[in-house]
Amino acid sequence: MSSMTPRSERIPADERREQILAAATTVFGELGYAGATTDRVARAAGISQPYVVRLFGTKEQLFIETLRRTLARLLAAFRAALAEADAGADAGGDGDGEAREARLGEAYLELVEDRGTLLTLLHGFMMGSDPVIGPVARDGFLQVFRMLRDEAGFTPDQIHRFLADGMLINTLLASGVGLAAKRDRDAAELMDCTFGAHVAEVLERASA
Amino acid sequence: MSSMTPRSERIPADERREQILAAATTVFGELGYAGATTDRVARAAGISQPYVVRLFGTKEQLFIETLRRTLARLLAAFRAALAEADAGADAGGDGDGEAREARLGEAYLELVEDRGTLLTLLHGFMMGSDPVIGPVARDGFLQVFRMLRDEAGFTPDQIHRFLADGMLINTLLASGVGLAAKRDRDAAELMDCTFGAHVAEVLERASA
DNA sequence: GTCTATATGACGATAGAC
DNA sequence: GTCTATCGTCATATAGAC
Repeated sequence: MSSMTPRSERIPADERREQILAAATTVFGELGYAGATTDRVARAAGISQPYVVRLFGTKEQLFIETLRRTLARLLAAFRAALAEADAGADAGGDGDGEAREARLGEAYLELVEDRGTLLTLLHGFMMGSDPVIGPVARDGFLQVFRMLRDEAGFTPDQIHRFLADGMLINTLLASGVGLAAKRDRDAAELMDCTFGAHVAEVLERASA
Repeated sequence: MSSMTPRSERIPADERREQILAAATTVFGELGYAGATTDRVARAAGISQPYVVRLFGTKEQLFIETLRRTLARLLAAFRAALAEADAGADAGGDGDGEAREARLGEAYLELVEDRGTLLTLLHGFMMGSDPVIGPVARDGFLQVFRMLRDEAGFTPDQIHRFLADGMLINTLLASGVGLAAKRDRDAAELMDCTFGAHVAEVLERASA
Protein backbone atom coordinates (compact mmCIF):
# COMPACT_ATOMS: atom_id res chain seq x y z
CA MET A 1 0.00 0.00 0.00
CA SER A 2 2.97 2.28 -0.09
CA SER A 3 2.16 3.40 -3.67
CA MET A 4 -1.10 4.12 -5.41
CA THR A 5 -2.09 2.67 -8.73
CA PRO A 6 -1.58 5.28 -11.48
CA ARG A 7 -4.81 6.29 -13.16
CA SER A 8 -3.44 5.45 -16.58
CA GLU A 9 -1.30 2.60 -17.68
CA ARG A 10 2.22 3.35 -18.66
CA ILE A 11 2.31 2.97 -22.42
CA PRO A 12 4.77 4.11 -25.12
CA ALA A 13 4.60 7.76 -26.05
CA ASP A 14 3.95 7.03 -29.72
CA GLU A 15 0.90 5.01 -28.90
CA ARG A 16 -0.26 7.64 -26.44
CA ARG A 17 0.12 10.37 -29.04
CA GLU A 18 -2.09 8.44 -31.43
CA GLN A 19 -4.75 7.99 -28.74
CA ILE A 20 -4.66 11.68 -28.00
CA LEU A 21 -4.89 12.65 -31.67
CA ALA A 22 -7.92 10.40 -32.11
CA ALA A 23 -9.58 11.96 -29.09
CA ALA A 24 -8.61 15.43 -30.26
CA THR A 25 -10.29 14.83 -33.61
CA THR A 26 -13.60 14.31 -31.86
CA VAL A 27 -13.20 17.21 -29.47
CA PHE A 28 -11.84 19.76 -31.96
CA GLY A 29 -14.52 18.68 -34.41
CA GLU A 30 -17.40 19.23 -32.08
CA LEU A 31 -16.14 22.38 -30.34
CA GLY A 32 -13.82 23.97 -32.87
CA TYR A 33 -10.28 25.09 -32.23
CA ALA A 34 -11.11 27.87 -29.80
CA GLY A 35 -13.97 26.05 -28.11
CA ALA A 36 -12.06 22.86 -27.45
CA THR A 37 -9.98 22.65 -24.29
CA THR A 38 -6.91 20.59 -23.63
CA ASP A 39 -8.71 19.26 -20.60
CA ARG A 40 -11.55 17.84 -22.65
CA VAL A 41 -9.12 16.20 -25.02
CA ALA A 42 -7.25 14.76 -22.05
CA ARG A 43 -10.40 13.32 -20.52
CA ALA A 44 -11.49 11.84 -23.83
CA ALA A 45 -8.09 10.15 -24.00
CA GLY A 46 -8.22 9.06 -20.36
CA ILE A 47 -5.20 11.01 -19.14
CA SER A 48 -4.47 14.25 -17.32
CA GLN A 49 -4.58 17.68 -18.93
CA PRO A 50 -0.95 18.63 -18.23
CA TYR A 51 0.21 15.46 -19.91
CA VAL A 52 -1.48 16.44 -23.15
CA VAL A 53 0.33 19.75 -23.04
CA ARG A 54 3.55 18.00 -22.16
CA LEU A 55 3.34 15.76 -25.21
CA PHE A 56 2.32 18.38 -27.75
CA GLY A 57 3.75 21.59 -26.38
CA THR A 58 0.77 23.84 -27.01
CA LYS A 59 -2.88 23.56 -27.92
CA GLU A 60 -2.10 25.07 -31.30
CA GLN A 61 0.49 22.43 -32.01
CA LEU A 62 -1.99 19.75 -30.98
CA PHE A 63 -4.54 21.09 -33.43
CA ILE A 64 -2.04 21.24 -36.25
CA GLU A 65 -1.03 17.65 -35.72
CA THR A 66 -4.68 16.62 -35.48
CA LEU A 67 -5.45 18.37 -38.75
CA ARG A 68 -2.39 16.91 -40.46
CA ARG A 69 -3.36 13.42 -39.38
CA THR A 70 -6.91 13.88 -40.65
CA LEU A 71 -5.68 15.16 -44.01
CA ALA A 72 -3.25 12.26 -44.28
CA ARG A 73 -6.06 9.80 -43.57
CA LEU A 74 -8.16 11.44 -46.28
CA LEU A 75 -5.38 11.10 -48.84
CA ALA A 76 -4.73 7.52 -47.80
CA ALA A 77 -8.41 6.60 -48.12
CA PHE A 78 -8.50 8.12 -51.61
CA ARG A 79 -5.40 6.20 -52.70
CA ALA A 80 -6.82 2.95 -51.38
CA ALA A 81 -10.07 3.60 -53.24
CA LEU A 82 -8.15 4.29 -56.43
CA ALA A 83 -6.24 1.03 -56.11
CA GLU A 84 -9.51 -0.84 -55.59
CA ALA A 85 -11.13 0.76 -58.62
CA ASP A 86 -8.20 -0.15 -60.80
CA ALA A 87 -8.04 -3.72 -59.48
CA GLY A 88 -11.74 -4.17 -60.25
CA ALA A 89 -11.44 -2.83 -63.81
CA ASP A 90 -11.44 -5.29 -66.73
CA ALA A 91 -8.02 -6.13 -68.13
CA GLY A 92 -8.34 -3.86 -71.19
CA GLY A 93 -7.40 -0.15 -71.20
CA ASP A 94 -8.73 1.85 -68.30
CA GLY A 95 -12.37 2.87 -68.38
CA ASP A 96 -13.38 6.49 -68.70
CA GLY A 97 -12.76 6.97 -65.02
CA GLU A 98 -16.34 6.64 -63.91
CA ALA A 99 -15.48 3.68 -61.72
CA ARG A 100 -12.80 5.72 -60.05
CA GLU A 101 -15.15 8.63 -59.53
CA ALA A 102 -17.72 6.39 -57.89
CA ARG A 103 -15.22 4.62 -55.70
CA LEU A 104 -13.62 7.85 -54.53
CA GLY A 105 -17.02 9.22 -53.63
CA GLU A 106 -17.81 6.18 -51.54
CA ALA A 107 -14.47 6.42 -49.79
CA TYR A 108 -15.17 10.05 -48.93
CA LEU A 109 -18.58 9.24 -47.52
CA GLU A 110 -17.15 6.49 -45.34
CA LEU A 111 -14.57 8.85 -43.96
CA VAL A 112 -16.83 11.77 -43.15
CA GLU A 113 -19.40 9.50 -41.61
CA ASP A 114 -17.25 10.15 -38.58
CA ARG A 115 -18.41 13.56 -37.48
CA GLY A 116 -15.14 14.41 -35.77
CA THR A 117 -13.21 13.78 -38.96
CA LEU A 118 -15.62 15.82 -41.05
CA LEU A 119 -15.68 18.79 -38.72
CA THR A 120 -11.95 18.83 -38.03
CA LEU A 121 -11.40 19.16 -41.78
CA LEU A 122 -13.94 21.93 -42.06
CA HIS A 123 -12.56 23.85 -39.11
CA GLY A 124 -9.17 23.65 -40.72
CA PHE A 125 -10.45 25.01 -44.02
CA MET A 126 -12.19 27.86 -42.25
CA MET A 127 -8.99 29.00 -40.58
CA GLY A 128 -7.34 30.06 -43.80
CA SER A 129 -6.31 33.41 -42.39
CA ASP A 130 -4.52 31.91 -39.41
CA PRO A 131 -0.82 32.31 -40.18
CA VAL A 132 0.14 28.86 -39.01
CA ILE A 133 -2.97 26.72 -39.47
CA GLY A 134 -4.00 28.25 -42.80
CA PRO A 135 -1.01 26.97 -44.76
CA VAL A 136 -1.51 23.45 -43.39
CA ALA A 137 -5.13 23.41 -44.50
CA ARG A 138 -4.40 24.82 -47.95
CA ASP A 139 -1.59 22.36 -48.47
CA GLY A 140 -3.96 19.50 -47.69
CA PHE A 141 -6.55 20.82 -50.11
CA LEU A 142 -4.00 21.15 -52.87
CA GLN A 143 -2.68 17.65 -52.23
CA VAL A 144 -6.18 16.35 -52.84
CA PHE A 145 -6.39 18.40 -56.03
CA ARG A 146 -3.11 17.01 -57.33
CA MET A 147 -4.18 13.50 -56.49
CA LEU A 148 -7.41 13.91 -58.43
CA ARG A 149 -5.52 15.35 -61.38
CA ASP A 150 -2.38 13.21 -61.48
CA GLU A 151 -3.33 9.93 -59.87
CA ALA A 152 -7.03 9.61 -60.55
CA GLY A 153 -6.64 11.22 -63.97
CA PHE A 154 -9.78 13.31 -63.61
CA THR A 155 -10.68 15.87 -66.24
CA PRO A 156 -11.03 19.48 -65.07
CA ASP A 157 -14.77 19.08 -65.19
CA GLN A 158 -14.64 15.89 -63.13
CA ILE A 159 -12.48 17.63 -60.56
CA HIS A 160 -14.91 20.52 -60.40
CA ARG A 161 -17.92 18.30 -59.87
CA PHE A 162 -16.19 16.02 -57.41
CA LEU A 163 -15.02 18.83 -55.19
CA ALA A 164 -18.24 20.82 -55.38
CA ASP A 165 -20.36 17.79 -54.50
CA GLY A 166 -18.02 16.98 -51.65
CA MET A 167 -18.40 20.45 -50.19
CA LEU A 168 -22.17 20.28 -50.45
CA ILE A 169 -22.16 16.93 -48.66
CA ASN A 170 -20.02 18.49 -45.93
CA THR A 171 -22.51 21.27 -45.39
CA LEU A 172 -25.56 19.04 -45.44
CA LEU A 173 -23.87 16.76 -42.94
CA ALA A 174 -22.45 19.43 -40.65
CA SER A 175 -25.62 21.49 -40.49
CA GLY A 176 -27.78 18.49 -39.83
CA VAL A 177 -30.02 19.05 -42.84
CA GLY A 178 -29.28 15.45 -43.84
CA LEU A 179 -30.63 14.18 -40.57
CA ALA A 180 -33.55 16.61 -40.61
CA ALA A 181 -34.71 15.00 -43.86
CA LYS A 182 -36.29 12.26 -41.79
CA ARG A 183 -38.72 14.71 -40.25
CA ASP A 184 -38.79 17.71 -42.54
CA ARG A 185 -40.45 17.54 -45.93
CA ASP A 186 -38.38 20.27 -47.57
CA ALA A 187 -35.16 18.85 -46.22
CA ALA A 188 -36.09 15.49 -47.73
CA GLU A 189 -36.79 17.11 -51.08
CA LEU A 190 -33.49 18.94 -50.91
CA MET A 191 -31.69 15.65 -50.40
CA ASP A 192 -33.55 14.27 -53.39
CA CYS A 193 -32.50 17.20 -55.55
CA THR A 194 -28.86 16.97 -54.68
CA PHE A 195 -27.95 13.34 -54.15
CA GLY A 196 -29.69 10.08 -54.87
CA ALA A 197 -31.31 7.79 -52.36
CA HIS A 198 -28.08 5.90 -51.74
CA VAL A 199 -26.08 8.90 -50.65
CA ALA A 200 -29.01 10.31 -48.74
CA GLU A 201 -29.11 7.13 -46.71
CA VAL A 202 -25.46 7.36 -45.79
CA LEU A 203 -25.88 11.00 -44.89
CA GLU A 204 -28.76 10.08 -42.67
CA ARG A 205 -26.75 7.49 -40.82
CA ALA A 206 -23.81 9.84 -40.52
CA SER A 207 -25.84 12.74 -39.16
CA ALA A 208 -27.20 10.61 -36.34
CA MET B 1 -15.72 70.10 -15.54
CA SER B 2 -18.06 68.47 -13.10
CA SER B 3 -18.90 65.72 -15.64
CA MET B 4 -16.79 63.89 -18.18
CA THR B 5 -17.71 63.44 -21.81
CA PRO B 6 -19.11 59.94 -22.39
CA ARG B 7 -16.88 57.83 -24.63
CA SER B 8 -19.78 57.02 -26.92
CA GLU B 9 -22.52 59.16 -28.20
CA ARG B 10 -25.97 58.50 -26.96
CA ILE B 11 -27.84 56.98 -29.86
CA PRO B 12 -31.12 55.02 -30.16
CA ALA B 13 -30.94 51.38 -29.10
CA ASP B 14 -32.16 50.11 -32.46
CA GLU B 15 -29.35 51.83 -34.26
CA ARG B 16 -26.87 50.64 -31.67
CA ARG B 17 -28.05 47.07 -32.07
CA GLU B 18 -27.47 47.26 -35.80
CA GLN B 19 -23.94 48.62 -35.27
CA ILE B 20 -23.20 45.83 -32.84
CA LEU B 21 -24.56 43.15 -35.16
CA ALA B 22 -22.41 44.45 -38.00
CA ALA B 23 -19.34 44.39 -35.77
CA ALA B 24 -20.29 40.95 -34.47
CA THR B 25 -20.43 39.59 -38.01
CA THR B 26 -16.79 40.48 -38.49
CA VAL B 27 -15.65 39.23 -35.11
CA PHE B 28 -17.65 35.99 -35.05
CA GLY B 29 -16.56 35.32 -38.61
CA GLU B 30 -12.87 35.65 -37.95
CA LEU B 31 -12.76 33.99 -34.54
CA GLY B 32 -15.74 31.66 -34.53
CA TYR B 33 -18.43 31.48 -31.89
CA ALA B 34 -16.22 30.19 -29.10
CA GLY B 35 -13.19 32.23 -30.05
CA ALA B 36 -14.99 35.53 -30.28
CA THR B 37 -15.42 37.56 -27.12
CA THR B 38 -18.07 40.06 -26.26
CA ASP B 39 -15.26 42.46 -25.48
CA ARG B 40 -13.88 42.30 -29.01
CA VAL B 41 -17.32 42.86 -30.45
CA ALA B 42 -17.78 45.80 -28.13
CA ARG B 43 -14.51 47.38 -29.15
CA ALA B 44 -15.26 46.85 -32.83
CA ALA B 45 -18.54 48.67 -32.22
CA GLY B 46 -16.88 51.40 -30.16
CA ILE B 47 -18.72 50.75 -26.90
CA SER B 48 -18.12 48.94 -23.62
CA GLN B 49 -18.34 45.18 -23.15
CA PRO B 50 -21.07 45.21 -20.50
CA TYR B 51 -23.28 47.24 -22.78
CA VAL B 52 -23.15 44.57 -25.46
CA VAL B 53 -24.26 42.02 -22.90
CA ARG B 54 -26.90 44.38 -21.64
CA LEU B 55 -28.43 44.77 -25.09
CA PHE B 56 -28.33 41.12 -26.14
CA GLY B 57 -28.53 39.20 -22.88
CA THR B 58 -25.90 36.58 -23.60
CA LYS B 59 -23.16 35.89 -26.08
CA GLU B 60 -25.19 33.01 -27.47
CA GLN B 61 -28.15 35.27 -28.12
CA LEU B 62 -25.86 37.77 -29.81
CA PHE B 63 -24.57 35.06 -32.13
CA ILE B 64 -28.04 33.86 -32.96
CA GLU B 65 -29.16 37.33 -33.90
CA THR B 66 -25.99 37.86 -35.90
CA LEU B 67 -26.58 34.64 -37.81
CA ARG B 68 -30.24 35.44 -38.38
CA ARG B 69 -29.34 38.85 -39.75
CA THR B 70 -26.76 37.35 -42.09
CA LEU B 71 -29.21 34.75 -43.38
CA ALA B 72 -31.84 37.42 -43.88
CA ARG B 73 -29.40 39.51 -45.88
CA LEU B 74 -28.57 36.51 -48.02
CA LEU B 75 -32.23 35.90 -48.81
CA ALA B 76 -32.79 39.57 -49.51
CA ALA B 77 -29.83 39.72 -51.89
CA PHE B 78 -31.16 36.69 -53.76
CA ARG B 79 -34.62 38.18 -54.08
CA ALA B 80 -33.20 41.44 -55.36
CA ALA B 81 -31.12 39.54 -57.92
CA LEU B 82 -34.18 37.63 -59.04
CA ALA B 83 -36.11 40.83 -59.53
CA GLU B 84 -33.26 42.27 -61.58
CA ALA B 85 -33.02 39.18 -63.76
CA ASP B 86 -36.72 39.29 -64.48
CA ALA B 87 -36.69 43.01 -65.17
CA GLY B 88 -33.88 42.53 -67.67
CA ALA B 89 -35.61 39.67 -69.51
CA ASP B 90 -37.31 40.38 -72.83
CA ALA B 91 -41.03 40.86 -72.67
CA GLY B 92 -41.92 37.38 -73.95
CA GLY B 93 -42.24 34.32 -71.69
CA ASP B 94 -39.44 33.88 -69.19
CA GLY B 95 -36.17 32.44 -70.46
CA ASP B 96 -34.99 29.01 -69.41
CA GLY B 97 -33.75 30.45 -66.15
CA GLU B 98 -30.13 30.84 -67.16
CA ALA B 99 -30.24 34.57 -66.61
CA ARG B 100 -31.57 33.99 -63.13
CA GLU B 101 -28.89 31.46 -62.38
CA ALA B 102 -26.17 33.85 -63.47
CA ARG B 103 -27.61 36.79 -61.59
CA LEU B 104 -28.05 34.79 -58.38
CA GLY B 105 -24.47 33.61 -58.62
CA GLU B 106 -23.21 37.15 -58.94
CA ALA B 107 -25.30 38.25 -56.00
CA TYR B 108 -23.81 35.48 -53.90
CA LEU B 109 -20.28 36.42 -54.80
CA GLU B 110 -20.90 40.04 -53.94
CA LEU B 111 -22.21 39.03 -50.55
CA VAL B 112 -19.47 36.62 -49.54
CA GLU B 113 -16.81 39.01 -50.70
CA ASP B 114 -17.22 40.24 -47.17
CA ARG B 115 -15.23 37.70 -45.21
CA GLY B 116 -17.22 38.23 -42.02
CA THR B 117 -20.47 37.45 -43.79
CA LEU B 118 -19.04 34.34 -45.43
CA LEU B 119 -17.52 32.95 -42.26
CA THR B 120 -20.47 33.75 -40.03
CA LEU B 121 -22.64 31.68 -42.37
CA LEU B 122 -20.15 28.83 -42.38
CA HIS B 123 -19.76 28.83 -38.62
CA GLY B 124 -23.53 28.63 -38.34
CA PHE B 125 -23.73 25.67 -40.69
CA MET B 126 -21.01 23.87 -38.78
CA MET B 127 -22.91 24.13 -35.51
CA GLY B 128 -25.69 21.82 -36.60
CA SER B 129 -25.51 19.79 -33.42
CA ASP B 130 -25.92 22.79 -31.16
CA PRO B 131 -29.46 22.57 -29.82
CA VAL B 132 -30.23 26.23 -30.22
CA ILE B 133 -27.98 27.42 -33.07
CA GLY B 134 -28.41 24.32 -35.22
CA PRO B 135 -32.11 24.86 -35.93
CA VAL B 136 -31.51 28.49 -36.91
CA ALA B 137 -28.83 27.50 -39.41
CA ARG B 138 -30.89 24.68 -40.91
CA ASP B 139 -33.91 26.88 -41.23
CA GLY B 140 -31.85 29.41 -43.15
CA PHE B 141 -30.51 26.77 -45.49
CA LEU B 142 -33.98 25.45 -46.16
CA GLN B 143 -35.30 28.94 -46.83
CA VAL B 144 -32.68 29.30 -49.53
CA PHE B 145 -33.68 25.96 -50.97
CA ARG B 146 -37.36 26.92 -51.09
CA MET B 147 -36.50 30.21 -52.70
CA LEU B 148 -34.51 28.47 -55.42
CA ARG B 149 -37.33 26.03 -56.01
CA ASP B 150 -40.40 28.23 -55.69
CA GLU B 151 -39.27 31.73 -56.57
CA ALA B 152 -36.36 31.15 -58.95
CA GLY B 153 -38.09 28.14 -60.48
CA PHE B 154 -34.88 26.11 -60.61
CA THR B 155 -34.96 22.49 -61.70
CA PRO B 156 -33.65 19.93 -59.21
CA ASP B 157 -30.46 19.73 -61.21
CA GLN B 158 -30.05 23.50 -61.21
CA ILE B 159 -30.54 23.55 -57.46
CA HIS B 160 -27.95 20.84 -57.03
CA ARG B 161 -25.34 22.61 -59.13
CA PHE B 162 -26.03 26.02 -57.66
CA LEU B 163 -25.68 24.85 -54.08
CA ALA B 164 -22.66 22.63 -54.73
CA ASP B 165 -20.80 25.37 -56.55
CA GLY B 166 -21.66 27.79 -53.78
CA MET B 167 -20.20 25.49 -51.16
CA LEU B 168 -17.03 25.03 -53.16
CA ILE B 169 -16.66 28.77 -53.48
CA ASN B 170 -17.07 29.05 -49.73
CA THR B 171 -14.26 26.61 -49.08
CA LEU B 172 -11.90 28.12 -51.64
CA LEU B 173 -12.53 31.54 -50.15
CA ALA B 174 -12.38 30.56 -46.48
CA SER B 175 -9.26 28.45 -46.79
CA GLY B 176 -7.44 31.08 -48.79
CA VAL B 177 -6.79 28.81 -51.76
CA GLY B 178 -8.39 31.49 -53.94
CA LEU B 179 -5.85 34.03 -52.80
CA ALA B 180 -2.98 31.55 -52.96
CA ALA B 181 -3.67 31.18 -56.67
CA LYS B 182 -1.70 34.35 -57.22
CA ARG B 183 1.49 32.69 -55.99
CA ASP B 184 0.87 28.95 -56.24
CA ARG B 185 0.74 27.22 -59.61
CA ASP B 186 -1.46 24.34 -58.49
CA ALA B 187 -3.85 26.64 -56.71
CA ALA B 188 -4.18 28.66 -59.92
CA GLU B 189 -4.89 25.52 -61.92
CA LEU B 190 -7.47 24.46 -59.36
CA MET B 191 -9.25 27.77 -59.78
CA ASP B 192 -9.18 27.25 -63.52
CA CYS B 193 -10.70 23.79 -63.18
CA THR B 194 -13.53 24.90 -60.98
CA PHE B 195 -14.56 28.40 -61.98
CA GLY B 196 -13.80 30.60 -64.90
CA ALA B 197 -11.53 33.61 -64.93
CA HIS B 198 -14.32 35.97 -63.94
CA VAL B 199 -15.18 34.18 -60.74
CA ALA B 200 -11.54 33.52 -59.96
CA GLU B 201 -10.94 37.23 -60.07
CA VAL B 202 -13.68 37.98 -57.61
CA LEU B 203 -12.44 35.24 -55.34
CA GLU B 204 -9.01 36.76 -55.43
CA ARG B 205 -10.27 40.16 -54.45
CA ALA B 206 -12.41 38.66 -51.74
CA SER B 207 -9.64 36.60 -50.23
CA ALA B 208 -7.43 39.63 -49.86
C1' DG C 1 -28.36 54.76 -22.95
C1' DT C 2 -23.85 53.94 -21.29
C1' DC C 3 -20.12 53.38 -18.15
C1' DT C 4 -16.79 51.50 -14.24
C1' DA C 5 -15.90 48.05 -11.10
C1' DT C 6 -15.91 43.47 -10.02
C1' DA C 7 -17.47 38.61 -8.86
C1' DT C 8 -16.81 34.25 -10.54
C1' DG C 9 -15.29 30.79 -13.13
C1' DA C 10 -12.51 28.68 -16.72
C1' DC C 11 -8.39 27.61 -19.45
C1' DG C 12 -3.38 27.04 -20.81
C1' DA C 13 0.81 26.25 -19.21
C1' DT C 14 4.61 25.42 -15.63
C1' DA C 15 6.87 23.12 -11.57
C1' DG C 16 8.10 19.35 -9.61
C1' DA C 17 7.13 14.70 -7.44
C1' DC C 18 7.02 9.73 -8.39
C1' DG D 1 5.64 8.23 -18.69
C1' DT D 2 2.32 10.34 -15.83
C1' DC D 3 0.38 12.83 -12.06
C1' DT D 4 -1.08 16.74 -8.56
C1' DA D 5 -0.93 21.41 -7.48
C1' DT D 6 -1.07 25.84 -8.86
C1' DC D 7 -0.12 30.50 -11.16
C1' DG D 8 -1.52 33.97 -14.24
C1' DT D 9 -4.70 35.35 -17.57
C1' DC D 10 -8.84 36.26 -19.57
C1' DA D 11 -14.02 36.05 -20.38
C1' DT D 12 -18.98 36.33 -19.15
C1' DA D 13 -22.08 38.36 -16.62
C1' DT D 14 -23.89 41.33 -12.65
C1' DA D 15 -24.32 45.60 -9.77
C1' DG D 16 -24.97 49.95 -9.62
C1' DA D 17 -23.63 54.91 -10.72
C1' DC D 18 -24.46 58.70 -13.97
